[in-house]
Amino acid sequence: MSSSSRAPSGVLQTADRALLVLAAFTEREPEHGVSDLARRLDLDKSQVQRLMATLARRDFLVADPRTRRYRLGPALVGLGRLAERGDGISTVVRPILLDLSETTGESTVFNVADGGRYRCSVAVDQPGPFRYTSAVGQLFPGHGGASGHAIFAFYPEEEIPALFAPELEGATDATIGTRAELRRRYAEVRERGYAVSFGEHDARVVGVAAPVFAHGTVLGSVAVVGAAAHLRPQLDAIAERVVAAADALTQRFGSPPGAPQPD
Amino acid sequence: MSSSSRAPSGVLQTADRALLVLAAFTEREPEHGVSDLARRLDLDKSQVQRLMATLARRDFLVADPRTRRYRLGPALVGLGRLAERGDGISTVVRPILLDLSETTGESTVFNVADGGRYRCSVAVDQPGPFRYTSAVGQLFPGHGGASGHAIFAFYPEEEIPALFAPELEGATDATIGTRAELRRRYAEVRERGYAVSFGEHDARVVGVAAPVFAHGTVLGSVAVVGAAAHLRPQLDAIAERVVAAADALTQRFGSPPGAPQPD
DNA sequence: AGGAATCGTTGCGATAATCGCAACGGCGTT
DNA sequence: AACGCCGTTGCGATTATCGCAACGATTCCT
Repeated sequence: MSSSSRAPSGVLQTADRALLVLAAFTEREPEHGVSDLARRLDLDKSQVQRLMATLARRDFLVADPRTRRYRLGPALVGLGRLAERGDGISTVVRPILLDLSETTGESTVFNVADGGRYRCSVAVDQPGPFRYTSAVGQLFPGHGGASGHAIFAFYPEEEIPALFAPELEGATDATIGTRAELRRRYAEVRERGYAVSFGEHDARVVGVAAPVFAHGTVLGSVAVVGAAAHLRPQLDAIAERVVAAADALTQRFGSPPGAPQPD
Repeated sequence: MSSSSRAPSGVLQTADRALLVLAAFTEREPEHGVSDLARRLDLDKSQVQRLMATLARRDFLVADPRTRRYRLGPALVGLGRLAERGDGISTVVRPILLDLSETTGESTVFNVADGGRYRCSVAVDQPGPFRYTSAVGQLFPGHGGASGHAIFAFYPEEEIPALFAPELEGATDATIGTRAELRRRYAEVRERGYAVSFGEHDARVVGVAAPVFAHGTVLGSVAVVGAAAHLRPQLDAIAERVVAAADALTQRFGSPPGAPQPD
């Protein structure tokens, strides 16, 4: 072992390395060869080959017989959807939302991208004058709201027009109509790192949202939603906290675009 | 080991068991305790506890601190989406579609549920008089087509009305309009095991589709799409093949609702 | 076209990680 | 209040694993 700090607790080394192999696949690098990954993980070729063969036998990986390289396999699709549906996620997300909700004094939401739209996954509602009660499980159109902007501003370019072309009807005046306008705002969001919406869903409601990534793709967003009168004065400070919460979630959901793995 | 038949090939036992632990989570049983799983997998408590701790440390599982039981974790969400997006799936799906396409002489499609709609994931087009060229990546409304029926007939009851209420506009006369009618057809599909659509997308196009499951949830559907004149006479035989292909995919994507794990 | 380098795979022995047993403290139940 | 089941941990024997080396096949480069 290169690292002298041994894990004293009961962590199974072989199983852990199998998970490291899985975590090595990202949007930018969706396929890996054996020697390729061996170098990256600093393991022997033979070890990585046996790990990948084990994963492939259970369809967690699939080997392209032509290129002899591996990709993520079908077994992960069902597991991912099950994880998304069940409330295992809320166990991880809720504490972070609670913290964000306490420090800002507003309601917080975790939304996940879902077929060009986004779905309210976990919510922590804050009692107050403008009590914004989130509808967990509900789908929202992708082009609306700070949450939507934080998500789809980082979506692959080629998927955006197909998703937004057919349905562009809004709920408030502030809703963005034209696609060019939308693209321009997306550029702003990408540059700033978070999105702000002034009363798109409801005129008196302001949202601040930051994207959550997983393995190089946008998974969803964290948002603070509250009364405009209360949020606007301290918008910068709140945005900073939202981004921090989103980054924390990115750590838990997978590797950020260019950051190292945990451990 | 109780079994004397040793795995001669290079399969890492510990890693393989970690995958078995993950595969044990289904829609019907979304959470497991340590002793619980140990009995089911016929392993020692301590071993399963260390496996689950290893998985939890990488966020592949999360432990509910109250109940001390585990659920699928956030790390699987990103991996699942990445697996779904990349073409690792087509490596598995395409050979099956090719076989189905050859034995039926028609085009075949694999569609996956996506936020109340379904997305064309993999397609094998068959040249012919009514060459039906599938649009890979395109989203279709969930209430239309045989593929949609095969998918959403097996969807959790409570999610269907919310998904279908707002948008019920069709492309052909045969499209089902009312929700009651839809519910009745879903019952038929569930009983028969497959769905048939007569010209919903196009009047001369007939589709036969069967659901693909993964860990107890509907993941998508396999469909044969072709000219009505050619498909209708041999509809029963084709339906049988479609169901067989869908079942084969269910095996690769995860455990079917009540069937044993592979191996 | 030929040679060299790289790839994925396999054998094998030393060794370290794993496995199963047993015990422990904490909880909910009876 | 005692029981039973849970999740967790220590520890020794043993077993699965790990790293080295070698092998064909393929690819890349000249």
